Amino acid sequence: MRIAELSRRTGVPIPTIKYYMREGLVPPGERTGPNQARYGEEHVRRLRLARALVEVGGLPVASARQALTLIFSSGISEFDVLGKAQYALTPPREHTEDDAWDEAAAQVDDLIARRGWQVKPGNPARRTLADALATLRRLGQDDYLDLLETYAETAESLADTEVRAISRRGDLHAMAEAIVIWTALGDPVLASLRRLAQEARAARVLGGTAEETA
Amino acid sequence: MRIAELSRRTGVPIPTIKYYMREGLVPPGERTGPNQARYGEEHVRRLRLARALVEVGGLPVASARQALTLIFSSGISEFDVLGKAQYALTPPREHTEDDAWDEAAAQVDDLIARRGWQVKPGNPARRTLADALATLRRLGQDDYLDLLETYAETAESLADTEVRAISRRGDLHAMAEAIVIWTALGDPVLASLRRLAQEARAARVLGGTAEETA
DNA sequence: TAATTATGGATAGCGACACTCTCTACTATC
DNA sequence: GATAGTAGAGAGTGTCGCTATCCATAATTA
Repeated sequence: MRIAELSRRTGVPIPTIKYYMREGLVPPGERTGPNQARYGEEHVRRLRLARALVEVGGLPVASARQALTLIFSSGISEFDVLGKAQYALTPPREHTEDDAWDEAAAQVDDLIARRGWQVKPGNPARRTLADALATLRRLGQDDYLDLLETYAETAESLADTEVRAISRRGDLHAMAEAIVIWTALGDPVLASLRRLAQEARAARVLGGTAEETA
Repeated sequence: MRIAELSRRTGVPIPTIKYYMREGLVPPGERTGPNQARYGEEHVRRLRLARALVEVGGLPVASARQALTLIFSSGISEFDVLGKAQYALTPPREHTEDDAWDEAAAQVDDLIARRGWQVKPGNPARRTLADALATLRRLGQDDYLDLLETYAETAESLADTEVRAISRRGDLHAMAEAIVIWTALGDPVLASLRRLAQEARAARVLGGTAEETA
């Protein structure tokens, strides 16, 4: 298949495909001449995946490349595919380390220990969480921090279901792909569901009706 | 207080404060001369909040403005503050309506009906969710869509806790503020916790150890 | 009081990012 | 043989979130 068909089948414009190839999200095609190359089904899948991570998952192109490289590389072990996926899918943030941040970081460590979670010290989610909790402190929302326990419990049961579902896939490659997809797209899914559930719950508790169109 | 102190107390650089004022995230100070103005505690709070929404919550400046305007406007009723907050906090996305999208939208409607949720037809989370589910379909991950039930259940219990916690705040203004903060910052908190829990669970199920530093 | 520094407001510029356009030397197809 | 498509590379574009500069004026300091 040539680039026009690749574009047609994925819905990605040709210039964008070329850009993604330059950025390494998609490998070059198999060369058949000075200005000719052939693309296969793997290109289609990989391009679709790239698009999903960037558009729906909201990942920076560089992070998407890392994740795609991970999936389509041979020689990964199932023991570190998840960790590596999380590294790739958590774009770096810069933060301010002040008192509130130190307290928040301690709170994160405490939570992880209390739940008996085994988490590598380098997991970037630690830092992201500490950032968010520190911000909540600075905004004077620390009286709500007991909600954190509920959040953690929720996350735990969710992760349990997810990991079990993923580990049922025998093929390591399919597993890696599913991990990346569900880690990246699970966030917006969960966020949307939370908003929908919030509105439904609020309608009940606060007595609002669902008729108003805001 | 003048702008230098405002900057010092919030940690936001003066040029950025000026930019935020231009963009309407923070109102102008009380004028006392041709080139003098006075700022108060509300400016401090509002600026801190703006910073949190943009930096940690990752909101576009325009969305943050909407949310802040909502919080600091008088004359909101508790019946629609949540709806309006959700509108403000869900940045618009463009999407492709194809077969997969139609199916996904139907799936969303079905889920909402099945759960007995009362959700306004215009809630932007409906569309975001349909987008994500359609993408999962296009990626051939629809065999995992039964996970959606778990996600929904999770979201429901979470929303329940959140709405009860928020409604305990008597003051309407404090309620509106808490809703905006927790809607925006809850997403990264939840996402981080999910990643941490995933790693912990994966270590157990897949037998990996937590010693490797990836 | 004179020099320095700060202020509010407006306009312009900057760097990152994700494309998008253009060009060239070819190749395929009608 | 004319037209359209192709790979690859470089430059250009639009948006976003700041950041720098400038000006007239006000406050602070020597």
